[in-house]
Amino acid sequence: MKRATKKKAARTSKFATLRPPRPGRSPRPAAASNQRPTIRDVSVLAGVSRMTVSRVMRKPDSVLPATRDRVNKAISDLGYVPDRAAGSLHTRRTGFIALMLPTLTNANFSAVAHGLTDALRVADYDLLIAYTDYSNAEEERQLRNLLARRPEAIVVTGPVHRRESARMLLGADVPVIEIADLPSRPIDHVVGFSNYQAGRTAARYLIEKGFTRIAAVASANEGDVIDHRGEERIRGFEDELRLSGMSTDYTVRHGKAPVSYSHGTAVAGILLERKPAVEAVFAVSDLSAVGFVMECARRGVRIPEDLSIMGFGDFEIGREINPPLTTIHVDFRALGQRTGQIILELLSEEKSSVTRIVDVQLKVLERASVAAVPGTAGTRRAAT
Amino acid sequence: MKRATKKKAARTSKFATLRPPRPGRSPRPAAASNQRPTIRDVSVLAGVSRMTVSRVMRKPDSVLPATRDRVNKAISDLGYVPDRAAGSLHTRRTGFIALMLPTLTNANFSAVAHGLTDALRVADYDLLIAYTDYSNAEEERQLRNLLARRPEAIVVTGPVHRRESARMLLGADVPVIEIADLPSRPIDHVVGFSNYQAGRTAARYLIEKGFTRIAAVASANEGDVIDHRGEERIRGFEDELRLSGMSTDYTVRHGKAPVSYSHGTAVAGILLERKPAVEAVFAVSDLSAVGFVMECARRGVRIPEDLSIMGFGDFEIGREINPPLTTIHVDFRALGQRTGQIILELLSEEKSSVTRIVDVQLKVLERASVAAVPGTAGTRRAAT
DNA sequence: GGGTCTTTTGTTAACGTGCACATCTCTCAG
DNA sequence: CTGAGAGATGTGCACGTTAACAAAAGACCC
Repeated sequence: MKRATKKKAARTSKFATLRPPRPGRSPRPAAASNQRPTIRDVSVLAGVSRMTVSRVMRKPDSVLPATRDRVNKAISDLGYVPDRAAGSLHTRRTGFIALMLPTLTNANFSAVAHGLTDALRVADYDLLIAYTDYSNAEEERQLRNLLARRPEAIVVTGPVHRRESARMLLGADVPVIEIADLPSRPIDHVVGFSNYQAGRTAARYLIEKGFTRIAAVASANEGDVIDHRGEERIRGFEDELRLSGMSTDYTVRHGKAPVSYSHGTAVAGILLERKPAVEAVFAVSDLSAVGFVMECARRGVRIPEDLSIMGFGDFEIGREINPPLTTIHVDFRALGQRTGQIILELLSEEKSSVTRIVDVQLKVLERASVAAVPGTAGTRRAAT
Repeated sequence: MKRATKKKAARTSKFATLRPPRPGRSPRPAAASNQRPTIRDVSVLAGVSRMTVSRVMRKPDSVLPATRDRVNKAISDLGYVPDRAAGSLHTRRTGFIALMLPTLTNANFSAVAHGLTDALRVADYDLLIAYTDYSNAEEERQLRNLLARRPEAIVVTGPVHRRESARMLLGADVPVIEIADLPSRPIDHVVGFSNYQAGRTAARYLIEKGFTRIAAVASANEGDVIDHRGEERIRGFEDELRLSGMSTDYTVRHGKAPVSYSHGTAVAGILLERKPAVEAVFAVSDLSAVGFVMECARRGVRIPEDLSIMGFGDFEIGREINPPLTTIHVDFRALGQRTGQIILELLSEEKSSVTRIVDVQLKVLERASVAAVPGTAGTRRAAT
C-alpha cells in the first residue's frame, strides 16, 4: 500500500541521512497538550512534512487527495488554526486594514465600518478598529499602536491634524485614505465630502426659504477634544450667512463633542429664550436636531409653524420623528464600501501612484421640519 | 571620551572575532529606503546591538543613559515602530483581545466596546472587533478568523450556539467570556444578565399595572439570522403571561434582526388593527418601541392614555421622546468595563481556574409611557 | 593588586510559517 | 530498460523580535 510507504519515508527524514544532528538543536518534544497546536504538530500526526500541511491549506490541488485527506483529518483532530502573525512575518502581508474613527457610538461611523467590512470580505482582510473620542492626542497614540500591527492600508477620519500623526502615516509606506471630509492638504487618498460645503448648502437652503434669523448649533471645543468636521460645517454655514449679509449671532455652542439628543435639548432651552425669536435652526448633527425637536414639543413650540429646523447626517431617527427632520444625507455605508474597493485596487495593482480623491454625493433631504416663510414659496433666490 | 570607544567596539563585533562568517548567510545590506525600518536598522544607526535597542524600548533603566539617548535618536530619526507580530511570535503575547458582537450599529453594543477599551487601556491590549450580523454561520467564520490572530482572551456575545464554535473556543486555551446573557451552559466565564428574566420582569410589571391584553413585539427568525437574546426576552415575557393565565395571542413577529425604528412603525400598523384593542406593548428593543410610539402619534393614538408601551435597553432616544419611554436598563458600558477588568485579572493571575459568573444589574425605569389601568394603582400583585 | 560582584552590552537560538529550491517517485516514450 | 519529464513531497532558511545566557568593563574590598 502506498500510504504506509510514504508515511514511513516521511518519518525517517530520508533526505537528511548524511547530516549529523545539529548540536544545540533539540528535536523538540511533541507540543504539550495545553499548548496550541502548530503546523509541526499537524505534520507529525499526518506523517508528512510541514510544507505539505502548508500546501493543503493554501493550494490544496498540488497535494495528492489521499495525503490531503490525511492532513485535513489531522488539522481537524487537533483543531489547528494557523498563526497569521507567523505567516505574515514571512509574507509581509498581515491582512490588517486599520480604521480610525472618532467614536463607535455614532451610527454613521459604524456604518462606515460595516461598509468597509462588506467590501473587504471578498479578500482576506481583517479590520483593526481604533477610536479617538475626538481627541488629536488620542489619535496619535492610537495611530502608533496601529502601525505596530503593520496594517496594509490605513483609513483615518480626516483631516489629520497633528504633524507627528501625518509623519507617521507617510512613513508607514502603505496607502492612507482619509475619509468623511475633503482635507485641503490630503496626505494621500481621500473618500469624503466637503463638510464646509455641506454647511454652506444648509445655509443657502434656509436662506432661500426666506428666513433671516437663523441659528447654527454645535458643540464647544474643549481643549484637545474637537469635532473638526462639525466645525467645518458650522464654518461653511456662517460664511454663507455672512455672504448673504446675515447675522451669525444666533450661533450656539454648547457641551463637548460628540453631540447627541441631550445636546439639542439643552441648546433649545438656551435658544428659545432669545429675542427676537429665532426662525430657523441648523444643527451640526441630526441627533442634536432631534433633541431640539423633542424639547420644542414639550414647550409647545410648533415645528415647522413656529420654527424650522434641519440637521445633518440623515440618521434613521430623523425619518421617524414628527415632523420628519429635514437633513443633509451622506451615504456613509457606501462611503465605507467605496473606501474598501479602493483599498483592494491599490493593494492589487503593481505600483499605483495615482492618488484617488473621491467626492461622495451629498444631498438635502427635504422633509416637514422646514417650511418656507409665507410669501416666499421657498424660491426667493438672492432677492436683491 | 567613553562614547566613541563603545561605538567602535560595537561596530566591530568584538565578541565574534574568532568565528568565520557563516557560509550561506549574507550580511544583508542596509534596508532599502522604501522598506519599513527594523530593529536592525536602528541598531546599526545607533552603533549598538539589536538587543540593546530592544531593551531601550521595554526596560530603559537597564541601559546607560548615554546609550539610551543615542538609540532613541536613531529610533526617532528612522521613525521606527516595532513590529508586534514579530515580537509576539517569541513572547507568546499578542496583546489582542477579541470581541465578537452581533452588530456595531447598536449603541449598546458599541458601548460594550467602549467600556472594554476603557478597562484595557491601562494595559497594552488592542481590541480585535468582529461582528456577526446575528448569524451563527458568520459567527463561526469570524471566530476562526479571530483565532488565527491568537487573542489572549475572547469575548463573545453569548450564548454561543454552534457546536463547532464552542469547540474552537475551548481549544483556544485562552479565557473566554460570554457577555450580555447568562447561558445555561456557559463555556467559561460570563458577564451578563438573564434576558429571560428581563422578559419576565417586563411582563410582571405590565401585569401588575392591570393590563390583560398585552402584546410582545419582536423580529422574526429568518433562517440563520436570529436575535437569540431578544428571543429569550420574548420567551420570558410569554412564560410570565401564561403563568398569569393570560393570552400570548397578541405577540407580533416581524422582519429580520436587528430591529430598529421602522420595525416598530410597521408593527404598530399591524397591532393597532387588532380587536379587541391591545392595552400594553413590550418591544424587544427600545428602538422598535420608539418607532411604535411615533406611529401612534401619527395615528392619534395617545400614549399612555390609549396604550401603554415599554421597551428594553434604555437607549438614549427613549429618554428624549414624548412621552419618555419606560424601559429596562442595563449598563452596557459598565458591562464592558467589568469584562475588561476580569480579563486583566485572569491574564495577570498565575493559574486562575476560578470561573467567574457575573450577573449584571438590570432594572425597570418607570417613565411616562406606561400608565396603570384606572382602579389598579399599579400595585395589584398576584390578585388571587 | 588580584579576585569578586555589579552593571552594561552582545550573541545565539528560537517563536510559527511560507518560499525557493532540492529531492524523490512515477509515467511513458523510444 | 532507460532516461526525461511531470508530479508530489521535503529541507533549509528568513521574516523581526526577545529570552537566556555570555562576556566585557568597571567598582569595590581586603
